[in-house]
Amino acid sequence: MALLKKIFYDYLGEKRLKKTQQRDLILDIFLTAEHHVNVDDLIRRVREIDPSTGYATVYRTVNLFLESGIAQEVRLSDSVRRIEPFYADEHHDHLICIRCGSTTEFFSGQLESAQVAAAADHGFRPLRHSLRIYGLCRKCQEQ
Amino acid sequence: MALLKKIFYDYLGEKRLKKTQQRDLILDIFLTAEHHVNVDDLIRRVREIDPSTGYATVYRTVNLFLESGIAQEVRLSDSVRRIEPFYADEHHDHLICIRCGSTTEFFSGQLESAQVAAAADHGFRPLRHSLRIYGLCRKCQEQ
DNA sequence: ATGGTTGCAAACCTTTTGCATCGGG
DNA sequence: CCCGATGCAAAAGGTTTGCAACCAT
Repeated sequence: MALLKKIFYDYLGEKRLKKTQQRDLILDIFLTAEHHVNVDDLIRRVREIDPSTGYATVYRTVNLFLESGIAQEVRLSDSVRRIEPFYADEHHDHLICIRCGSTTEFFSGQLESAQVAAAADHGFRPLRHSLRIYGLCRKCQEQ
Repeated sequence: MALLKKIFYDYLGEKRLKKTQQRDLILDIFLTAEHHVNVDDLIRRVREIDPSTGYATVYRTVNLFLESGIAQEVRLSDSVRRIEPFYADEHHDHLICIRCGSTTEFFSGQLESAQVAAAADHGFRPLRHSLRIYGLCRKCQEQ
């Protein structure tokens, strides 16, 4: 079974919470969704399969995802709340254009190690991170 | 006059918007507030001086701050929206403990230059950034 | 005078909560 | 069986919008 799924079910067990059909379905859809989803999209997809699912259930389940540590909230330039599965080895570095709103994901090994070093300086044990660099993308600089 | 104030008034001029008593007051309070404020605090402080100020006015003005580029939205571990003046030379690097919620601001020259390099690789012109490293603080690791 | 701005209240949207019913362990 | 989970609808934030009066320019 996938790691995040296991973590989630372990969390349910610890807290004496129940494994239900709805939670299974929401979890599966969440984990197979591309990069990040907002709650509304998630609800829409869940309802394609089980139309009787209530908003409250999805919200409650998403909160469990966050509490259990298998998901994290992401907000980019817009103010829409999105949720994404937390894969420890994934990076969350974005270039965000303040003019056109475009976002580019990137990776830099140098940056990653600088982060680990900075955290170590403070006795901090890093688990994940989010870096956003705001500025002007190539196109918007030309205009 | 302070730089951000000038930028804001220039923005108003460009857009044919007006300089009003309320906007002046809200701007002054915003710029002298410590690090970051949420909109509610801002309203409270504005009303200490001018109790007749409406919520809508403060919200509308805060949105102008964001549009004009003199302010940016910040969200840390909680989901409260905060607004802070954008000082270009300020850094926004935080270590956020996922257990106790404590946040520590830090600075790393190595990190700053790695960011500039990464942006340059994408033809991106960086203006400001926000880095959050989530993990366990020293105290919470010991527990 | 013109057209943007304000305060108020109502509308909106997203998220949470109360409650009776349902269903997992 | 027990107690947590669900669906519904209502409530609760936080933010925006419509409107008539107001006030910079």
